[in-house]
Amino acid sequence: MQFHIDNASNRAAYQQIIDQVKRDVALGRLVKDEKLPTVRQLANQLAINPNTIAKSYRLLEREGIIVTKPGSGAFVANLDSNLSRAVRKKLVNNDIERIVVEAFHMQIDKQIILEWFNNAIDKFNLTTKKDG
Amino acid sequence: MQFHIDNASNRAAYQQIIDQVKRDVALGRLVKDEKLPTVRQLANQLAINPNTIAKSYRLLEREGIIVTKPGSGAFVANLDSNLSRAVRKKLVNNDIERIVVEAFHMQIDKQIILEWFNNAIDKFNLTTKKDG
DNA sequence: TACTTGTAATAGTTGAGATAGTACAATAAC
DNA sequence: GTTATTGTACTATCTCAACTATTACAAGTA
Repeated sequence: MQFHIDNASNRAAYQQIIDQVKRDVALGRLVKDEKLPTVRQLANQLAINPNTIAKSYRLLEREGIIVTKPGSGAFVANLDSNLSRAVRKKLVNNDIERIVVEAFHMQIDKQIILEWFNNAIDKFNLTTKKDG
Repeated sequence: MQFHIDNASNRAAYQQIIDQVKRDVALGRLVKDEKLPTVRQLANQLAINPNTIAKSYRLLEREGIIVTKPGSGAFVANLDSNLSRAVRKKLVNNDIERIVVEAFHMQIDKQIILEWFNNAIDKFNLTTKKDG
């Protein structure tokens, strides 16, 4: 997988790594048991400190996205959310509200933003209770 | 309007003020020309430094959300997005993607998150091209 | 054994966020 | 006019997160 760091972004480097791994897993570009670049490899490639990559991997492991094995590497884990439904709802809804408020101030149409949202949902294959 | 600062939050104080103003404007709780608390008032009430409030107001004015008048106060401005459609789309879509990726990893159903999103849109009265 | 891997710890740099204090300019009320 | 109130501006200082730099170590692989 191809990583890159946007130095112009106000998002921290370790967060950008996390974002990209999560995104690629969600897109199906990274699948279970697939190996990620090593800490030293990626640090070298991106010209940033190994500690920064290590931090990203540590947090990704804590979230259950990857599994790390000293001596062998870091691998994509199983999808397994251990958060309660209530917690997940609160977390996601906070973000949703913030987006909708932004959209309001940008005077973005209701239909337009719904369309964008639907596009994103289609792009990343979210689960469906009933086959859709 | 009632402000509050969550010290447990990892969101900066000045950002929390901005979030709350934007949210209340989007909810219609704050309307055009309505006066906001003075810098010193709000700083005193929230027990934080006046400079922090001043920063929030400065940024809100830069975004066109409020208008400040030395000597009289800060007031809610007209809705007026001066960003191009392309810029707005990029900004909002970045956030939308991030949410959908989160939802994927939390194994939230497609129908469920769509429902949450629709609820948020209804809560904040987004504009509609055709009367809906 | 030799090598690679992730982990950990320490020390230092940089920049954002926030505080503290002061001064100033524009407005409102008298 | 004078006085009080308002937002603005500036400097100095503090704290903390992010990041760098370096070294060492433990666990796995060949």
